[in-house]
Amino acid sequence: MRFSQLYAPTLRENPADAEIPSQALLQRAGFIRKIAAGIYTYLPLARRTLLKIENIVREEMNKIGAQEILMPIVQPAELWQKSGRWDDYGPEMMKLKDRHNRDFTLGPTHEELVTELVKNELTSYKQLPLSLYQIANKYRDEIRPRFGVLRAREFIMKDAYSFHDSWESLDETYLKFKEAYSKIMERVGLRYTIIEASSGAIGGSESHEFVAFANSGESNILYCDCGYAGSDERVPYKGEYPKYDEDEKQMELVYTPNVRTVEQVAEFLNVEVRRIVKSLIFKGREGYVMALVPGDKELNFEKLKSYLNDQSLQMALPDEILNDFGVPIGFLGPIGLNNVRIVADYGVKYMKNFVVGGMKKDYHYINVNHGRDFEVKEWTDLIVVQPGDPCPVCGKPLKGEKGIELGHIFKLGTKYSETMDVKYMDKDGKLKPFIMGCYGWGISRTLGAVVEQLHDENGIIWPISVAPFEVVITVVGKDKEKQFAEKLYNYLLQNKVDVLIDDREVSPGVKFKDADLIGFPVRITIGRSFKNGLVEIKKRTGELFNVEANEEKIFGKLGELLK
RNA sequence: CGGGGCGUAGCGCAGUCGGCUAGCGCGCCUGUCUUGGGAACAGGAGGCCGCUGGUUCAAGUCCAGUCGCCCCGACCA
Repeated sequence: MRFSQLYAPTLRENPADAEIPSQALLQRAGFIRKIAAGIYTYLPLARRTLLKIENIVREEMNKIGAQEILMPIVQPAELWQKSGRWDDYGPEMMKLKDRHNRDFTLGPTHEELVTELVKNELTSYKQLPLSLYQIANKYRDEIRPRFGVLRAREFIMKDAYSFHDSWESLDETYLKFKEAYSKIMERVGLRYTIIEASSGAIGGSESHEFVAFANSGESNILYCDCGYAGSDERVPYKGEYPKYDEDEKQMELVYTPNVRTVEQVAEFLNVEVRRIVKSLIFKGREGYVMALVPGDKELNFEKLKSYLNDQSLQMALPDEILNDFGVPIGFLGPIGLNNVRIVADYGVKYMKNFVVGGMKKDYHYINVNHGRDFEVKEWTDLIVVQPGDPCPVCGKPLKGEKGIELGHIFKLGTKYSETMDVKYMDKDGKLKPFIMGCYGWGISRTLGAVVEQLHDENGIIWPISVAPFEVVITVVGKDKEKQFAEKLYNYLLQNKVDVLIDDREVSPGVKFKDADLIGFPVRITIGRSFKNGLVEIKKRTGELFNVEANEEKIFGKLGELLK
């Protein structure tokens, strides 16, 4: 490819709307252009990288025996109603109607479709296990798309589904996917970790996430020297709860004008934050739920959802609360609350003489004790674990780092095969629901994650495996230099080197800046040292070599550098 | 969804107390010249000032609505 013909418009300044390095650099270096919030066009450079990422994923999938298919993006509502997810997945689905006013969705995922696909034609245990996958666009109407391709509304994903007649068979395949995913991470050149995860709206039992470390990541990873790693959505709290060896005092309703936040309450009443109980109201399938957590801890929304087994759970809006309870947020509490399910964190159990909202504007109760002043029937772990809290395996303090979730694998079990009534005939002549697994990988997100992890102040630093071009020939000079550059270019092309020649009639500075910005792993400069019979070969990571201006010698050196 | 901010040339921005012909830098085109880190000079093209309506002698500028984009948001970051 010739740079003079490549459609890769680079920008001299960062685009105004870019928040994080990958978003700024991918736009600046001419990889992507935004078309709407969370919706992007991939330009030739990005397309080349995406194809390389796809091919790595494809190779690893094929190696473990998964077969590639391609399912439609437009999916009929009935399938989603059958599985119960038309409502569960809710506002995140892009929905549309056809001319007959029938409901469709742009698929956020494909469990329903794949299950329907195999419904009538995967009928015997003799056909199992089976793994199918596809690489296709997905649509999720995020509340707030951001971070460029890291949280887009339209994105490219590899999704795979496996069907089994036993848990042992699922375990075996699950392990194969886990190993394949590790290889993908290594091949695309990312620092990563594998964490146990909550299975979210997908459902099922065991689940692992493959997370690439990055400061701009949205997942908080907690890990330990002992090898344990987990997401803060899931890591169980194993810390000590403070014990209060004191008598129960008389409960009082006190006037606390305009004192709403835990910090304000603590200051106003001159008590420690941990002597306050946070009361939060959620709205779920079965109405309101109040969650109670110690004031110095953060409520873990994912833990609550999974405890209640209700993915539709949302925080109640201030207006709803005011309407239905007659109290502004900030003054909520469990006392005098009727007909609302209360779930409390274990930590609250050990608290004595604590503070809660008064269920009345500008009032809080002090010296409250559960059991005496209100009843809690359900106790569970509802806390977001922080770095420094003890490791659930070995007890040492956990460390924290942020990461980007690229891969997620699930043991679904029979959730979809049962709700959608998809069965096979087993050896014993009985119809049984499939045991299933599903395995996602964010292709376009990987593009962003690599840039997020591998860049410097000058631009992107692509690993060879996913670079849009492995080598750029930068021509700086006149006739003789140009002639040699062309000769070298043709030689390298013939020898299957993934090479771009920067033959543009622009000043050397522009070529160097663009080469660094775009991030080609290797740059061959044919310039001032050419009159001494040398060319310069420089890796984007810094190492510099002067090599004889001879095609074979250069090719030999590239062979070393591109290994 | 709620709050805030912003929509002016391809990109980044100024102009916005109503006033003249809408401007700057970069990019783009032509020419001269230049060639190791985003050169120089000369000439040039490019705007429904997001959209709709209103106020006014006069609107990029004021008002209302609307669309889009960005940020923030519940004791969640």
